[in-house]
Amino acid sequence: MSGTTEAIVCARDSRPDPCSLCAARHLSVCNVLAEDGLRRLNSISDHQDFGAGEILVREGDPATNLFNITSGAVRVYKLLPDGRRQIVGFLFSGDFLGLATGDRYAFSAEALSTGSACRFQKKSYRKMLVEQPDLETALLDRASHELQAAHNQMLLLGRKTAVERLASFLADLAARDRRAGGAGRIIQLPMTRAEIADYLGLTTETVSRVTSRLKTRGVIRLLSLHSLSIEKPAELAELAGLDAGDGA
Amino acid sequence: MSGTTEAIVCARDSRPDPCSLCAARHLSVCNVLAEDGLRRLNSISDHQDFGAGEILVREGDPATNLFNITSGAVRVYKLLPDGRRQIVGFLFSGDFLGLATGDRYAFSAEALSTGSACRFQKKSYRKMLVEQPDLETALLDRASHELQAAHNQMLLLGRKTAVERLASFLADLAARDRRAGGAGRIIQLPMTRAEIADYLGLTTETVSRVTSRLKTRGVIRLLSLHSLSIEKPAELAELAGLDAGDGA
DNA sequence: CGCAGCCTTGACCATTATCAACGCTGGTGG
DNA sequence: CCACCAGCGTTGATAATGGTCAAGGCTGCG
Repeated sequence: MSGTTEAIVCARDSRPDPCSLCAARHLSVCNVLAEDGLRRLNSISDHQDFGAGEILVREGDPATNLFNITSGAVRVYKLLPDGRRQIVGFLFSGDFLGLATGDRYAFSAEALSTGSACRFQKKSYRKMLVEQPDLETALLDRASHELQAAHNQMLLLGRKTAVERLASFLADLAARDRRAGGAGRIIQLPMTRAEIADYLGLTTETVSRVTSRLKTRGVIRLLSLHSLSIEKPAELAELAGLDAGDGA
Repeated sequence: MSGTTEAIVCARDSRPDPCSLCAARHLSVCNVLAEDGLRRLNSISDHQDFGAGEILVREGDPATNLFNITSGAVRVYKLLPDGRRQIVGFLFSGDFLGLATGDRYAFSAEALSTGSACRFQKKSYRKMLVEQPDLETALLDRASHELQAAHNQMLLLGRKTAVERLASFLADLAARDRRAGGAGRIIQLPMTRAEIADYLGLTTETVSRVTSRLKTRGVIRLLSLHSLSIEKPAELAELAGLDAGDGA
């Protein structure tokens, strides 16, 4: 089903054992979903490597595939007819792509960097769901989390200022780093300023200006164009409007 | 489990048979979810009537209940510490409230008008999911749709102009009316201008001005403060940027 | 070393927010 | 039954945030 693909994959990665590599990758993903679904997942999925800029999903196309990102990063976005773009999310290793999918994709997805994904067919996926209620429960949980994240992003896009948006974004990345076992101080930005802008509902220029302002205020320190250090986490959190605030 | 509540309910509605009424309401909702889950749903749910402004869910509270709205309308929103509000959705009859819920509510929900809901406990809900895979599948489908709607709203909030936002909103309401069997020409607005503004990431004044502009251009006609007629659906759709547009 | 693409900074501008005043409407009490 | 009041909605004038246009700097790759 995926023999040649995996061979290519693993040659590219210069690893000795293609199958064990893929199995290992599948394992790390599927563990999250449902341990006892592992064998079945492997049997209906194949492995896909992708290069920077590669299109995984195109808005409007029939939704045939779903993906688990196993390495690298992906941007998920929607376009208006005149080209205005809204990035609805960045996906990283372990993230699932395709929960919000009906018969056709309602978004596009492109690789931000080289990476890889565990890809499976929507058809098999449906069958699998029926046979694997645990998997379904796990997916429902994920959908629930994604929905919460979407609500937070709506709050950001609808009601926050430029500074608050960028601060929220950086705080989110820091939290993600902490969840992944990091200290949440050094942040990698694998995306361009234009992509950050399209995620936050701003322009490149504004992202750049606000970044400068945060730098001047000593809240962050740029290590390079695509990585920075958070010098004052508390101040960043305050700027982000993190206190949940329910009444008053 | 809910005898007195139902009695009150049905007295208020001046219907002769409380239980059959509630069963009927449950039926209409639960049909959508899973027909064979009906009896179980009835056994673990109760009925709640609510008045305008009543709080169903408060952000930050432990998430004990989930709801199916059976009549009336509800606003779901998030607040920033300083009081800025983002309404993340309006719910109407048949909508489910609580998909995006973890241990605690991450949003508040208040009744827009009088109405009623089928309420059940999160605890029972979890058990029910395990026992009713069909129900889980239905909820996953709904979550998927909600996620798509959330993505559309992000596009709206991040990239659309005030006119496009209002046009999109009205077009959505028209589509909803069509799905409910209506002609999609006469639109009810059970919410205030301020609520529309907080949903679209605008101010009351801007909503008012843009409404006037659409009225002047003959795209819509106000029937009253809370209902209007769409005179030029095609123009409205164009203003909303409905063409899905994937490239170029 | 040079070029292309990305990023930054600056000057100016437009959209929408803010502040303010007034009109409408529906409910209530005289 | 009418009048008043409170809340909501509309409209206008002004201001501010962020967008647009433009120029120049950095960086990484060929």
